[in-house]
Amino acid sequence: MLQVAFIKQNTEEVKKRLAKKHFIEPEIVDAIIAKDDERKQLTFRFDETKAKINAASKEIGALMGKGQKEEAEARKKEVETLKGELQPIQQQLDEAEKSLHDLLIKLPNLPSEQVPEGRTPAENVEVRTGGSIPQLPAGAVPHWDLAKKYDLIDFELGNKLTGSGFPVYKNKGARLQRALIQYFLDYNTKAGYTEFMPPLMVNEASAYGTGQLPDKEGQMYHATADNLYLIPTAEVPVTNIYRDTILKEADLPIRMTAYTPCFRREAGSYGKDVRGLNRLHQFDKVEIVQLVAPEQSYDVLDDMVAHVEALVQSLGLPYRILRLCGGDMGFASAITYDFEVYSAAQERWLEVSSVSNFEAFQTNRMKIRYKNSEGKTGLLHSLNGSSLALPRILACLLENNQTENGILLPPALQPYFGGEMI
RNA sequence: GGAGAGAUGGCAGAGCGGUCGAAUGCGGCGGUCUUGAAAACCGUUGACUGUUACAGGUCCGGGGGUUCGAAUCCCUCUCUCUCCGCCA
Repeated sequence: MLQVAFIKQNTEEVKKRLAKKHFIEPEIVDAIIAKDDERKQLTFRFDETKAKINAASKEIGALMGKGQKEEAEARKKEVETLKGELQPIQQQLDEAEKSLHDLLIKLPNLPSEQVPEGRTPAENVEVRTGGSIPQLPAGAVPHWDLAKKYDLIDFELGNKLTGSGFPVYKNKGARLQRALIQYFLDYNTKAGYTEFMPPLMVNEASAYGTGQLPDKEGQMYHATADNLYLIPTAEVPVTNIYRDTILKEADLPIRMTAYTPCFRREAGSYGKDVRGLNRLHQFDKVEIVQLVAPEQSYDVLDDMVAHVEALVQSLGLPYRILRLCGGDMGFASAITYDFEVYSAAQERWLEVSSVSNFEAFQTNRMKIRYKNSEGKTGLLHSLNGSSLALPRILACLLENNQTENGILLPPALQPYFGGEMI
């Protein structure tokens, strides 16, 4: 959520930057300013009237104490009149505050200057590439065939137990999942991230805090009997750990990592996008989250990108890093880098990580603040990224490393897996 | 699931319907003392809104009510704890 004060002071700039994100209702900006002015005026009138009531009530107490009953009664009448005046003001004020809030949550975050212009994924900008695309042996097959050949994943069984998009990992497939999770978490904790195992269901307040509610409600599985949501990413519970807290500057940066399964309804997806491991309703992911002082967030973003990049490199997978264009970015993000690895048998790039700086957009919703050295409180910046999402990594590992004798795992993974080959 | 108790500042823990944004202790911060530190002592220490600055306003789990006036009384929701039941 953007801050009203900023919108008021930089109105034209806000509109310009919203346009870069292809936000189509710039008149909301003006509506926000008008509504905030109204709110301010009402607040003033409310405070003024309330002050009179408070003063009179106080006097009544004193008069009663002195036994001046008639005086007190007169004051009571006065208060009654004032309360009559206050009532409609309060009602208008409540309404103004509510509609201001409703308008504010419609605005997406502003894209940072570095974000390229563009509307579709085709306009994303390639920042770097690494690794080399392997020459697959004759008769190479996509990962869903390899999964069957080596008995690693049973998609049909998942269909039986739950439905499509819920695969069952087995044998060395299950073991490899476990190895990847352990490897990723170790890699993150070695870099100074504190490990968490958060709940996999969250309440409304948490889902609202990171921006899943109210707009992306359809993306989450909702357990209506208890009004809880299955998390679509560890970002939700992990970032909310610090909801409504004021941190000391000395405690910063906050660096957290967590492995969780992620649950996404993915309504409307179809075709080759959902084949095999490409897009699932339940998948595993290790996430990194940071809360940092505003002036540091862009340096930290670079750190996080480098951190994820080194992890991808250690797996020996060909990758590219994209800076997303304004139209392809998420609602809450100020800038996003996507990591894609090359799936050699499918001959396509698959997204495995998305590293974003949200600036103060999430922290404003969650009221995650810090006290600086001068004792002033301000909003922190939040950032997060996947490090990494498992299924597509697994898909690429299988496809790109297939040999006639089996699948050769990258050296970094071998000690975790307890072997070289599948 | 059944019965009972509770929710107050970073934590612990007081709080008669009026002078309570809230005692006290711990913690934090500043100072005195000390070569330095500890101890001791002194001072200070909530958030939001608003103002040039004051003043003013809001907040004692959420929402509603009673009252001239509510942290204090009533209703309701949520959550926590204890006991019983069930159970990985």
